[in-house]
Amino acid sequence: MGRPPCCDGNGLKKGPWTTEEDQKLTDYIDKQGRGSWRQLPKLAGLNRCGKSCRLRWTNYLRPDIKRGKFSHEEEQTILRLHSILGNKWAAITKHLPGRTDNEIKNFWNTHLRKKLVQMGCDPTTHQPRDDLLAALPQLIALANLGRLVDDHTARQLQSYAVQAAKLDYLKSLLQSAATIATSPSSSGSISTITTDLQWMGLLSASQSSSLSSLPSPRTMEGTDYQGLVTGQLPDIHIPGTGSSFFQQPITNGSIQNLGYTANSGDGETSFPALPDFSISNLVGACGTSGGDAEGNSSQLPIWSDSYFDQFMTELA
DNA sequence: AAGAATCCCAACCGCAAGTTG
DNA sequence: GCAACTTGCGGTTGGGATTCT
Repeated sequence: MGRPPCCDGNGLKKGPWTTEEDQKLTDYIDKQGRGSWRQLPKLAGLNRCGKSCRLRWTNYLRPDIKRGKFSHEEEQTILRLHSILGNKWAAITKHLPGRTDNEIKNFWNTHLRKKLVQMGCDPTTHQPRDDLLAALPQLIALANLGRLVDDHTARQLQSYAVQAAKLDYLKSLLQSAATIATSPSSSGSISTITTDLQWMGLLSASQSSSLSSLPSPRTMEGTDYQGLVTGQLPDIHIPGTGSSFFQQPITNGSIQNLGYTANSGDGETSFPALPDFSISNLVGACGTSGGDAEGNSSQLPIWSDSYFDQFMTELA
């Protein structure tokens, strides 16, 4: 059964608030303070339920509410906090003075969620979509078996597979790092990860030390997420090339230590250059959209729908 | 120009936790 | 300890505004 809705059957008004109602509510709270929301409508002369008054006040009339578009910084903060807290809008709101949970929730549902999806990330986990990675070996096997594609396309597929393997491997390294970071007993193991990355030529010594200073589990346990919110992992770039790891061209030879073999045969392949893809993008939340507030993002189209579409088009 | 489709956000609903008597 | 009441939270919806065809 449960308690009946507070506005039902009382002849109380619902729906959009008029300016007179807003004025009555504001005047009353200015003079008397908030007090009991239950009693407030009667005392303020409003034909509304207390709940409706509370929502109107907290989401719209409160004097300290910041109006207008979300700044790029606010957007970044929401993305990072959401990757940590999930849909805990009230908790996220505490880090954005002047914004309401309703406003942040709406902004997430109408903008940021779509943005993550477009970036090829799962909006719940903020991780790159595994389904696309998982499908690649089958696609490649299909292409090789059926001889449905020409050599050029086959090489492209192999190249994609290597890229996928790299991403997969890097992801596993990062997951290891994350596990270590949250396990107080394994503090020494982070060096193994950084050594591995260095061995792959992905991390300079200075970047290694930066990686080693990831937020400690103790910081995570407390209420202060600031270290993580503002923290930035180092970008991974190929030394001396000016390009990132995932832009590294696939050339002659094979890469077997990654679990895939890619023989590109006659030199450099011509698959579409993958965009800049840094470790900070991957960890910070597939989570951290680059680009500007207008949505001119510069990040992570890797495995995005359009990228996958292009891939499938070429396969076809 | 007009109708359809989509976007956006204020407001609602129901549940759960906290408080009070 | 318990029931009634209050408040806060997160998910969802309705409808106006905007964009597309």
